[in-house]
Amino acid sequence: MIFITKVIYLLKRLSKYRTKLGNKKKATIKDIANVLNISPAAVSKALHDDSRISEKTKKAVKQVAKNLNYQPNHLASALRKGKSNLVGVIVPRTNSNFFSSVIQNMEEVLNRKGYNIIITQSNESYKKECANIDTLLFTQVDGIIASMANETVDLSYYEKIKSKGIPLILFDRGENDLNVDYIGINDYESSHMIVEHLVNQGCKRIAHIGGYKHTRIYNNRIRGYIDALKKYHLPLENELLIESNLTTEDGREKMQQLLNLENRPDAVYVAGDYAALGALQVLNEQNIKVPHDIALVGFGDEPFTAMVTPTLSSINQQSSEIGRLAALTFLEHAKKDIVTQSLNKQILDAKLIVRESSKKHI
Amino acid sequence: MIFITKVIYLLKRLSKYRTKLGNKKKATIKDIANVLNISPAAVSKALHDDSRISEKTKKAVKQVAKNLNYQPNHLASALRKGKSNLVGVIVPRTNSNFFSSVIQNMEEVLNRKGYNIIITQSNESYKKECANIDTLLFTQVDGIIASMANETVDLSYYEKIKSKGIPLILFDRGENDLNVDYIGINDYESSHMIVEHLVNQGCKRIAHIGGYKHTRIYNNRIRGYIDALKKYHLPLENELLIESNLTTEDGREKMQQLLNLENRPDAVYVAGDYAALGALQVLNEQNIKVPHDIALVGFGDEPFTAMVTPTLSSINQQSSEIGRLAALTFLEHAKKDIVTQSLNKQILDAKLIVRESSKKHI
DNA sequence: TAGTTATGCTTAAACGTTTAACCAAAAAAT
DNA sequence: ATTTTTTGGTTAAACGTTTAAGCATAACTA
Repeated sequence: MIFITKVIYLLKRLSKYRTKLGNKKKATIKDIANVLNISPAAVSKALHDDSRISEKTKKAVKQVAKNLNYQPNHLASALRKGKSNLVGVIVPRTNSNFFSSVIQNMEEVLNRKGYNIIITQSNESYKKECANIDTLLFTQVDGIIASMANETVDLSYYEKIKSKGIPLILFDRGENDLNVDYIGINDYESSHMIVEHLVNQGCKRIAHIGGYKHTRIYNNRIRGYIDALKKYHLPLENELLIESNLTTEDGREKMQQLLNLENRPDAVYVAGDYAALGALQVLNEQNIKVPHDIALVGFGDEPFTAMVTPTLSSINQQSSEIGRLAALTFLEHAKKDIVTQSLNKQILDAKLIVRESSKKHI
Repeated sequence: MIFITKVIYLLKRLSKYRTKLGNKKKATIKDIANVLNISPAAVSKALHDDSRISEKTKKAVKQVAKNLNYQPNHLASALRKGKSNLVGVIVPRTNSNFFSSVIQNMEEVLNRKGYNIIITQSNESYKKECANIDTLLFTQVDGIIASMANETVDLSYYEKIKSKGIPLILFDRGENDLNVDYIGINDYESSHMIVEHLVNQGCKRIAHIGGYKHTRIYNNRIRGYIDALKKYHLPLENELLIESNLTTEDGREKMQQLLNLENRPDAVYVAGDYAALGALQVLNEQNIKVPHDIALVGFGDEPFTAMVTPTLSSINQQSSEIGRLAALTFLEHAKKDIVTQSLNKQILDAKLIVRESSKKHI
């Protein structure tokens, strides 16, 4: 009898609360506490399955929470706990398959551990990148995972992240000098694979449209290209090694530059797929047979490489694995409460995907 | 003299604070207050240029803030003010040029007004979409801008957003029933433009590989296609109207289905570029001349449409404008403190970009 | 000169959680 | 029967801001 009156009493309190809230204000831990006549602290503990709270109370709390449509206020708990459970991501752009795939896999791993990600794009602009860093720091992210813009040479803004004491993890476009964790592929070896493949196809004059030398990954690709040429006793000529921003447009220009040479190359290795596409367009337009007259290899394995005519050989960069590892690396840092940056490099092996554009004999 | 001692005194306090903080803990408003011997409230007001604070104090506060490398704690202010200055974005995927361009423009407008955006991807999955909504609500976003997954038919989760009292704005893939703001293009008219263009090229049997009928935009494209056929007295045959999920793979399949017909079409209008690409691949593989034997038109004006052979005619969806308008619409809602959802549709005119795949006579 | 107003702050409470420290009552141990 | 331990909580402070309300002091007004 007493039990029943109590239940009725509680139901009354509850419905009173519900009408009072009237879908207007969000229910808080305090509201739940009031309904059950216990302290907010007890509610908080109950919701977190604290061992010092009885099963009965936990059940009741969860029931009332559901009824009041309670949603924890993330801001409050983040403020109190000193962490936001947000991870900031900076990429040059999202509309490349590589970056969007990296992000997707990162998100998957991080979501599972209760983290959300804030994605920002630098559009390859250093200024935008700095703004993004400010934005992310302002939002109190618990860490930042980034791939640097092409333009970026000044690292002071990244030092700012480090000095804030939150983990910074770089992928793809990174910098040794920053002394932080890095996940990427073996660019130097990839160049070797490409040159070796082209040599096997019978190519003798291999050109390279590379990225900016000041960017580590492109520098490594260039070094790989040079060393591989040496290895196969091929001529290393200045006119065959061109620096580019690797956009489609610039790919066109640099290809034209190669075609204007007295002594044309019989193969071109382009350090990015978009630029390789530009190169291919120029070759197609001028009826230069690919791969017969000039073989072509790109870098990145963007989906369109399998769509163009002829299909474009390229390097697969293991985007999913990079995303997964970057996320796991962050989680490692997040586990320990003392932030210790370490130059821990995780270098993955890339795969050469041979397609029509470089298959001389079938 | 007194002035100088005071300055020295302050400098001492400051340096004491700096070493105390020692790059360890972040400086707060309270630290600044302590250095200057004023109240935290005064500091807060000074930083916000409150008129009740003297210029002298403001200057001093800002100077000390800079020296201590003070960064406002966004979580605290968000908690206090009851708003996070975060806008949630849900898109089916980011690696399509359309969505990434929408996002980029949205971001630009919102950043200028002090908002940051959290991007989430549904991967066309209803379940992921629901999880994303929960995530965003949990993160206390001030509003959500979304484009729905293909799978989504149940709108209860979106109702959940509305019931939370934060603005919801849909773009591209929206739903009338939700009764919220919507920004998109005129799909019905776009179909008309395409059919008209194909008729002008002399096509007589025009097929349509469309999206799911239950999605409003695809339904509109289908209706536009049907009505345009009527207008030009062309045969409307069931076998020429196919429903698809519009992936590249499905585009291949559905194209093959059309090729298997007794009476093949002489033009195919595909409601999405990726599916159109699949269709093109099948046609190229079987040496069916495009546009001579079969003309082809896609939808979306993805960059690759200008890369493939032959280049693909398509509809430009005004991504930048959509992003801009979605952001502005959110800001409109954010201005007024009372949230009032309205079915305010902003429909933009799309542009048909004619390329090789549908140019029969040049 | 008294009264009013403007200036430039301070005080204190609030936002919603979390958590260390404490405590009463019940259960177990001696 | 007394002490100890366990159970199931409570209290109060804290996280870093913002803001309404209050209050001296200075400056103007009549």
